[in-house]
Amino acid sequence: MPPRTGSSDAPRSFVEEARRAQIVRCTIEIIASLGYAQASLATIAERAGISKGVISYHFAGKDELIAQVYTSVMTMAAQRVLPVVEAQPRAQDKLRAYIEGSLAFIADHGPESIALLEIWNGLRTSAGQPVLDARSYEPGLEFLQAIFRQGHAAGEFRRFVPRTMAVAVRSVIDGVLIQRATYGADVDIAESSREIVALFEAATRAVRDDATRSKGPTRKPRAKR
Amino acid sequence: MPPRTGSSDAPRSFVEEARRAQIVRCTIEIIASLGYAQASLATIAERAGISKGVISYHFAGKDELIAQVYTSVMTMAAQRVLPVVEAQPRAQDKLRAYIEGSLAFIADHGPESIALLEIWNGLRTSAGQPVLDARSYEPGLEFLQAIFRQGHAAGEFRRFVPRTMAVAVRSVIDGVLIQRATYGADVDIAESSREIVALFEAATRAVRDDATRSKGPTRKPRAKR
Amino acid sequence: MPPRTGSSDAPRSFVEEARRAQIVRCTIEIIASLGYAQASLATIAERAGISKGVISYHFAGKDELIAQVYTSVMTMAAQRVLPVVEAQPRAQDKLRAYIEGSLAFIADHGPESIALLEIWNGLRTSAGQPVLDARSYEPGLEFLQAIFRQGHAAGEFRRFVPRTMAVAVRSVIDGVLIQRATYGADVDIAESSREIVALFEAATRAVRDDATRSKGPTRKPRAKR
Amino acid sequence: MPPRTGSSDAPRSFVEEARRAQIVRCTIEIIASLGYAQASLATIAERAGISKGVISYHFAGKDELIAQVYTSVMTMAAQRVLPVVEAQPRAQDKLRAYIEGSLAFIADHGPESIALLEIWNGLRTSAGQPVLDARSYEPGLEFLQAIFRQGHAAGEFRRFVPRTMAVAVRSVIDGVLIQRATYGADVDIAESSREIVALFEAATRAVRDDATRSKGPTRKPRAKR
DNA sequence: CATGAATGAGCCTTCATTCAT
DNA sequence: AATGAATGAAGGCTCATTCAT
Repeated sequence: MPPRTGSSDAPRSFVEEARRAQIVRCTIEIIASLGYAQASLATIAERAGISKGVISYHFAGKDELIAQVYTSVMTMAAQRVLPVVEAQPRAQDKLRAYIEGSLAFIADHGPESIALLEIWNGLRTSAGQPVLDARSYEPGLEFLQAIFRQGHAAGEFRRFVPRTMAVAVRSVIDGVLIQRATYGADVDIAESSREIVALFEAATRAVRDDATRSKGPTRKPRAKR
Repeated sequence: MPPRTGSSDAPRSFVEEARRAQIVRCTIEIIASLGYAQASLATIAERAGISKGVISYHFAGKDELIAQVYTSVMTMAAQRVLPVVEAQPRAQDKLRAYIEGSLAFIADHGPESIALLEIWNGLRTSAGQPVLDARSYEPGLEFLQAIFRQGHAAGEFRRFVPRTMAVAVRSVIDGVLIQRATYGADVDIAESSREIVALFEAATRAVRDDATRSKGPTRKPRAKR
Repeated sequence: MPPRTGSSDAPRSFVEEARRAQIVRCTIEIIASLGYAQASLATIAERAGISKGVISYHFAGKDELIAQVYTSVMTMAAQRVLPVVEAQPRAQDKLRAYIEGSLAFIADHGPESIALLEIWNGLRTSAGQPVLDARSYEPGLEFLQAIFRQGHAAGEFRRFVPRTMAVAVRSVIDGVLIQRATYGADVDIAESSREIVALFEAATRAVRDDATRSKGPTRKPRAKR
Repeated sequence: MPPRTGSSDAPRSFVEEARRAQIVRCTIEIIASLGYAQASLATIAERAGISKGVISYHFAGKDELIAQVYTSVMTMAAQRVLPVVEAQPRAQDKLRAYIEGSLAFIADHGPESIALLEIWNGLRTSAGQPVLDARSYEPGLEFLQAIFRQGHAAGEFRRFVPRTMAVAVRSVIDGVLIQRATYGADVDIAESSREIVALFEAATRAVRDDATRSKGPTRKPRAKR
């Protein structure tokens, strides 16, 4: 009797949960070190020291395994980042906490972060379309946009399109991750964190001096593309 | 006998050049629409309406085909962006030209841009390591860093780590590309371009008020990588 | 996950050993009946009544399969021939035992013998060079040369170049094998055995006339190869 | 209009004959250096500096090309060996001339000899059966058997089965060729020639002492094949 | 629960052959 | 007389999946 495939209602046994967790952990390591495309069930099973069939036994298929990895890492990241962010009252501080928290997570959980990126990049439907739920940064982007809206309402930020800024913040964080994945420990994440916090503070700060404001950047949308 | 495999000196015939171009074009389309992993020779051949063997006839192998796609798109992008950037004397204007040019290329050559990104993400050595020459943004990053160094020397920019800022600029541009790839025409690239230009103008502008300056972020400009 | 690819230490299961043996057996039959070049995995699998993938599952690749066939048959032949030869004290008798044993093996294990010959003839490196370890008869030739050297030392044999005589003996045995492969049961191996024993007895026997004898049998023992 | 494919009656033009000869020559070289299995039309055409299609134009197919190579080399060898052999009145001298001539041909026409061997070994019908006309040594064997029968009739030779001895002679000659193909110039063919002549002189010589004769090996000379 | 075994589709590549020019 | 171009079958191999035990 194959164990639950999504819809079943019986709770998973303790042993089974442990196995699933172990498999997920190995999958993360493999994806991080070899890349999504090389993460075959055979490779994962070998790394985990188990038979290939076990994976199929505990997961409906490779898709469910990858989804589990995705969910698992996303949850870890959210637990690491969200509480700290929401503890800040001011939007500017929330933004800083978001950046610092995200990069700290990358520093502390390199393989998990890289796996996430690989899944975003590699996961496709059978028709070739990116799997939206996984691919899109929607939850993260929405969260950032909320911060920006709060900051706009409070006058903490200069005027800008929240979504574009949200995309920018996420992209830069992911960019650091890619650097880290490519060059390893040569990339100083603490330094990057300080730099990027400064970058977005400067980029979002409401202009103090109204004189400067007159040539403010988002005033007259430049016609030229 | 597959025509030219590297060492031959004879020029390619007109017909062959046309076929190669056609195959490269179809490969770009396939990669852009289905992803790098799904871009098998069979799929490409089907899209091109030719037999699988034709690809092997015109290219030494899949590797050469992908390399050709990469080179071809990189060249297009460079020709679109570099001249405009270098025509600007001031670093601040160069940066704007770089962002505007890159995003304009994305707007005009969506499939090509996406294919490039997919190749960067997907190309691995057999050992699973990313292929550095392709994977790294090094040429682009170096170009941006040169702009930032010029701007620093001229006092146009506030102090920051050039490499981190370069990574940030490239990441944000790629982030817009991903949005475009995911949501298509719903993403207004012209607007994004204006926003991102403003973002980095604000992020790099030399601070007038020296008070802020005192806690200047970039202590030790570190060696690349 | 393909079971054991060289480095693993776990013993093979009974079932797996049986499958490997079955596949090796079918490979021998195919090579013997269709030739080395026609022995594709598809053909072998079809003959074995299994799917092509099974072979890849049990063997690292075609190379390992062929190597296994080679080793397996060589071992059989050696076990059949060597003990009988070494039981003989005199070189002349050793030679006869070698010829009789080799031809008896051919008579009893036709397909295996033919497969061996096909592998010797067909196995090439990718550059087209014969694979020496397999191609060369070196082990067998060395064994024969040792017999001849013993016979020379004991004065049992007339003077001749041991290596050339060794090549001759092996060649004639292989020649009978080819006849057998070509004409099947029409070739009377027992008769051939008697004839060839007589042939080489006459060819190697020390000349009665001791005058010739005085100048010792092996003038210039030439470097092997 | 494709040129003759076997049955046509029009004579071949001079140019066409030259092309065919050139292609045959290159095929011999390729087979000798890379082996039969690696001798693809592409390789041959490349070596010949012509387009692959030319071969198909001048030959009905690969089979006809190989057959042509075979015929061509066999003719060369026959012209080299047969006249010298037939000039000898005595069987013993004919045998020596045959061996010396054959080995001299090998020494002088290494590639051709190796190609012949490769074709014998590699050429199969589509059903996998060896192509008899090519594979069998029949013409050569028959020729040798005739010599032996003459020698038997004249009492020059001891009693033995002509066919077996013929197989032995051919096999040993081919064995030297294989050594030459494997080890190149390290193999001293002149020495081998002397040794092998001596070998078969000793092996075939009529026994002086009739006492030994009484247990003569060949009781019943059996029907060929 | 877990496994070893087997499958079949798909991948990239090579090759003899065909054909319009 | 020759060629460049294209084809389609087959080759070895990998992989997610299934299944009896």
